This record gives sequence, C-alpha cells and structure tokens, in this order.
Amino acid sequence: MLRSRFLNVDVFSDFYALVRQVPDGKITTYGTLARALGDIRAARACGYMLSVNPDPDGTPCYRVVHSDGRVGNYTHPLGNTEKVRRIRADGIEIRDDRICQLESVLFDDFVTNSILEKLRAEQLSLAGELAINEEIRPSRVSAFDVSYAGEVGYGSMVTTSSGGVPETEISTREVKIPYISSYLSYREFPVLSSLIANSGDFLVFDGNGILHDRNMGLATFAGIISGKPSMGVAKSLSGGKIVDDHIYLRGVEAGFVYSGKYYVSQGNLISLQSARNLMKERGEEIISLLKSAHRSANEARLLKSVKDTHANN
DNA sequence: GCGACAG
DNA sequence: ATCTTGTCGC
Repeated sequence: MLRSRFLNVDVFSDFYALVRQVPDGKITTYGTLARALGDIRAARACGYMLSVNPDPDGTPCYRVVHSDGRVGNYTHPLGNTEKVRRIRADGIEIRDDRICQLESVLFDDFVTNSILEKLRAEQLSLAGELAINEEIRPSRVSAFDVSYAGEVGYGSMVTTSSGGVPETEISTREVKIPYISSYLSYREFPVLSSLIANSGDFLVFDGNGILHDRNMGLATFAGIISGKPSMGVAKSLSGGKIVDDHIYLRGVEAGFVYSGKYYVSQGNLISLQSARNLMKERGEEIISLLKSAHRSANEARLLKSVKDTHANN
C-alpha cells in the first residue's frame, strides 16, 4: 500500500500525555512543554491546548506556569485562585502570584517523541521536491480557506467556472494540531485534501507558499502533495524583507506584494514570473475567489452550529 | 514596552 | 483563526 505522503499527527494527545508526566510536587512551564513537543514556538499553543483540556481530572493543567514563575491563567469556574490552591496543595510555595524557587520544583525530564521536530524534518525533506521554474498559464483556478469551530475545521474550495458563477465545495474534519506558526499546513491541509480531487488546474491558498522558514508554507505543501501547481496569498507578512514590491527571504526573492496588502509567493510548479503574470492578469479574480472561499467556509461553520442547536432541541 | 513568526 | 450582537462615546 502506498504510504501517506505526510505524517499524520495528533499533537493534542501528544501534548496531554506530556502534561500527565509531570509528577506530584512538580511544576513545568509552557515553554518547557513546547520544547518537549519539539519547538519553543509552540509555547502559546500549549497554553491554548491547556485551556481546552478535555480531561481536567486526569491531566493536571494547574502544574503548568510561566517561565518566570508567574502562575498564569487557569480555565476553571474558580479561576486562578483554584490554580494557586492546587499548586499549594501539592506542597509548592507561591508568593505574590509567583512560584518560589521554580528551579527546585521544575520538571523538564519528559519522555517525548518531539513531534514538531519530526514535522520540521519532513518539511525540509519535502522542500527537496520543490519545482519553481515552471512557466504556466492556468485555466481553472481553485481557491481554498478554512474556518473553525473549536477543533472542527470547515474547508471550502471555490473554483472558476466557464459559466461565470464559481463552484463551491465544502469539507469538514476535526483537526489534531493547534495553530503553530510555520506548521499551518499540518492543521489546514487535512481539512482541504479531499477537495483537491475536484479542483481546477491551479490551487490558491490563504497563507504562504515558499515564503516560509523552511520554504514549506501551506500552498507549497499542498502543491507538492497533490502534484498540482499552487500559489500562496497571505494577508500578513510572516518573514522576509520588502524592497519595492519584491519580498526577499534569507537573501533570496521569495514572493511579491500585490495591491499593497497581499503577500504572494509561489507554491509549487510555478515560477515567480508566472505568479506575477497571473496576478497581473487575473489578480482580482483570484482575490475574489479567496474571499468567496473565506465566506463559504464561515457559512458552513455557522450553518453547522444552527443544525447542532436544532439537534439538541 | 518592544518585537511579532501565515491562519 | 475565534470572541461579541447591545451599549458607550465621539
């Protein structure tokens, strides 16, 4: 059987398993847990995952504090007061909302599979397959976006049609990784992948292509996995320097600014020149497809919550 | 307070 | 990305 082209991860369950390793009488920090997952940049996501912990009794959220000893937030009816009470009940001293002598009670000896390190290695390996010298002129363009209700992602694909009215398709899937900068493709691609079978001959994503730490933004990842030419259109800049309308990343030109507010980079199977030509000739159409995908993904999410309300009544 | 690293 | 849908202040 052909193996999947990318790692199927469950960062939520890996993370909760880490939190359960913190022994009685010990404390750990958001950053320490992030490093155990394999990337300090996941620190905020660790805070997020604790806030949505599905098993508060079995997974001791209260044992996670800031690296400077501040106790930090606690999602509980009694709030931080309860977090402080639980930490003290474990025999740990707190003064002025700070853990006393954090080093002496800090646990950082995690047994971990460093999942984010594995994902980075995979991104680097996939980047070896990059092809960005192809001059292309796409015909039917598909634009993608995802909206979320908790950990359920609603993906939308809107495709140019010759009739004039674009075609929309929706997919729904539970996500297994929170948003962590530079790992977006592992969160969004699984929601969108089933749609690509019916896509046009060119894929456009709300996010980056090669304009990424490891040249593996969502658009590039999707282009490499699907084998279809692709492009990324981000609404904010995640790295790189802008000179006129050119974007340089680590000294290499990795994209351009469109209409003063969109950061466009190649996904896969398209040259920088072709991407520029395409935006010059069909930029408005592409932006409107992306906006349409954004709207329909949102609508799908809202429609689902209406259905849930009816189901519960 | 600053810097900030897509969604 | 999601949160809020009525009220304050210009």
